[in-house]
Amino acid sequence: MAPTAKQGQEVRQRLLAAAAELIPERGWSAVSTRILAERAGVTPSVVHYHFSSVQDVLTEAAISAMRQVLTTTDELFTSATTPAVAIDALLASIEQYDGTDPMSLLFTETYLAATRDERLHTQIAGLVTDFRTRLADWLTIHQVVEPAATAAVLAATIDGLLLHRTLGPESPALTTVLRRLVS
Amino acid sequence: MAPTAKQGQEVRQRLLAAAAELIPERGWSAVSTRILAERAGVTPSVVHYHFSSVQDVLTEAAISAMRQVLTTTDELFTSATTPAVAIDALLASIEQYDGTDPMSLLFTETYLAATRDERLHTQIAGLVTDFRTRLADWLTIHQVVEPAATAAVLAATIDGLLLHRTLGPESPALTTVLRRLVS
DNA sequence: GATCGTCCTGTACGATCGTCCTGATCGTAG
DNA sequence: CTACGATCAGGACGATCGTACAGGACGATC
Repeated sequence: MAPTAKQGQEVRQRLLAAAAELIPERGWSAVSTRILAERAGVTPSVVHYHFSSVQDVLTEAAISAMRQVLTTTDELFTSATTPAVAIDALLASIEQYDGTDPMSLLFTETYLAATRDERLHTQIAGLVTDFRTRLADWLTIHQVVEPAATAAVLAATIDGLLLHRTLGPESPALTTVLRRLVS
Repeated sequence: MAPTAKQGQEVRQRLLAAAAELIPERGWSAVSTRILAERAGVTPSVVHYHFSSVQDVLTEAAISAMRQVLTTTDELFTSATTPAVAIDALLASIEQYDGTDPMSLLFTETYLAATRDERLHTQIAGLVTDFRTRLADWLTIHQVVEPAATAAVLAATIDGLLLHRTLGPESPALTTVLRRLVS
């Protein structure tokens, strides 16, 4: 059943990794079969051997990467004792992202691509809705009023801050302001 | 000096309008010379007669459209009497955008394109920084503490909410939560 | 040692890309 | 009436695009 199959899976993973790199670098619609293959160290034909289209590679890579980040962020909240502490940890964790980093751009590129691809949209909506639900549950436990709306605003603000990050000076008082959201 | 020049300017404007339509529809990097020309009702050659490259058309169109929206939002704030009223007006004004509307997508597409084009980045950064400064000034007048950081968070949250808008149910309590930011 | 399944290479197809160049059109000034 | 300048049409260039298909390499199976 699996003679050289193990190597095949490894190449498949390399293609997904290459896609996750290239989406932020070049933009979703500018990732071509050949560029993707070159980055993964294979010939263009291999892309269509493992996937039925380039769109499929991008979709699977984006979903996978986003799911991973969201679960990491989950743990960040669940390990915090109070909402204020969680906000601090949250801001500290997005310190590593400067708005031009791969992960921020991957998220935004995927959001935009989802407006033009129904299947992608469905999957992204599922991911984000689940995250907001878990966040709202946590806020409920910690006595924050309007937990659902607060979760929605928090999630949106994180993405918005990353989107704006390169566009001007960043105030060190962000923490103070964001804490108001969970007061 | 201006024989048929007036018509030339009109065609130029049509090209810019077509670009502002197509950037949200197809994505920044997927707006081609021919698609753009077809939408504007001209032949591809005309694009390079009025502009030196397709990038230039997109850049000028995006900057112009964004500047217009930002000044409109300016007036929305300056005509509000209190921060809470301003938040209400702000949320009411973005009610018209559902996240798949041209203007939301144009903003996000431009942000992303700016990460790959230095000249565009400079211009966008100027626009956003100016907007945040004016917003911060207004917040200062209305006794909101940490006005600069609040303005940054508000601006980011608006874009983030539009980005997330299609991804899940929208809570009607957004106003309540956002008001905390200016309390 | 022949057969088979998996994985990959090489090549080809038509379509589209950005850009440039040449020449037609046409109102206007001399 | 002619010459001019601005505006646009049409075609051409090489490059790249997504995808498909035929065949080779190679370890596992019998």
